Amino acid sequence: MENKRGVRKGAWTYEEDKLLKACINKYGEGKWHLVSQRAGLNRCRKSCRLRWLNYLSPEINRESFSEDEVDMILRLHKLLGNRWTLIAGRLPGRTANDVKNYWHTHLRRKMVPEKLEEKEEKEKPKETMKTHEVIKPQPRTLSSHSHWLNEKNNIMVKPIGTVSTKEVTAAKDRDDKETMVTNQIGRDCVDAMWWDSLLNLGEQECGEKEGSCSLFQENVILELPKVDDFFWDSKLCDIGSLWDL
DNA sequence: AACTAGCTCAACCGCCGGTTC
DNA sequence: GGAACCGGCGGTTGAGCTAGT
Repeated sequence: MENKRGVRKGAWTYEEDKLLKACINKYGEGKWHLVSQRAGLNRCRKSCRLRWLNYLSPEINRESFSEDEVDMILRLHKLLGNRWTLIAGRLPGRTANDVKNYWHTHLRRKMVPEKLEEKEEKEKPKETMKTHEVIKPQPRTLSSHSHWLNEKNNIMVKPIGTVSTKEVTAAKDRDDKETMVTNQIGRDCVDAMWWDSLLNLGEQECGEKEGSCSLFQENVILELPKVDDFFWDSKLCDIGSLWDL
């Protein structure tokens, strides 16, 4: 099967696989736009990349998912949603496509009854509104030894909400290192707080004293960080904590 | 044996963010 | 600044397989 441009589509043949493997072994991964040319394949860059990453790569584990892996997928999906590459990243030998397929064929159905229960719960007539205690965190300061801080400066961290993008841009323009550094450290610190708080949720009773696990400070809006920027950083991620989620 | 429905998973598609020019 | 290109991602599709009737 070929498309309008004469590029082959559809299932890969044994011969094509052999050519692709030989090419990757010779030149390494990457430069996918060159792969079809180098390998003598009439396939588009995406097709080559996908075939390698999802099927031909020697790192791929093709055995069925173990109980531990399934449990990990469920927990990570709860945490990350449909971010299959991130989930697959914690499962050695598993590709995002594998995880996604497994989720859709096996696990989604498991989750649906739970969702229905949630829905039914929501549709129940509401009891009288109770006031909820808003948990306010204690400001956290870092010691001068903290790796979150510049080794030379013991800077009191500003939450990033207090340093606007404009300020940072202006700081960059005038080469104001302190503001720039403060902003970055603020981000790093908030990253740490966010993750720390998330992991602690399972251990701490949220009803305990103020400040135990919230992400918000009074009058200051903290921007939640992007998970993938720091999530897998070994400094932050004690994977064992996931079991407490 | 023949047909059908459901399942699995490889592959495609469209979109996005980053980089280069 | 923006167009072109690239790598990468998540959603979706459909061919092939299997189990049930």
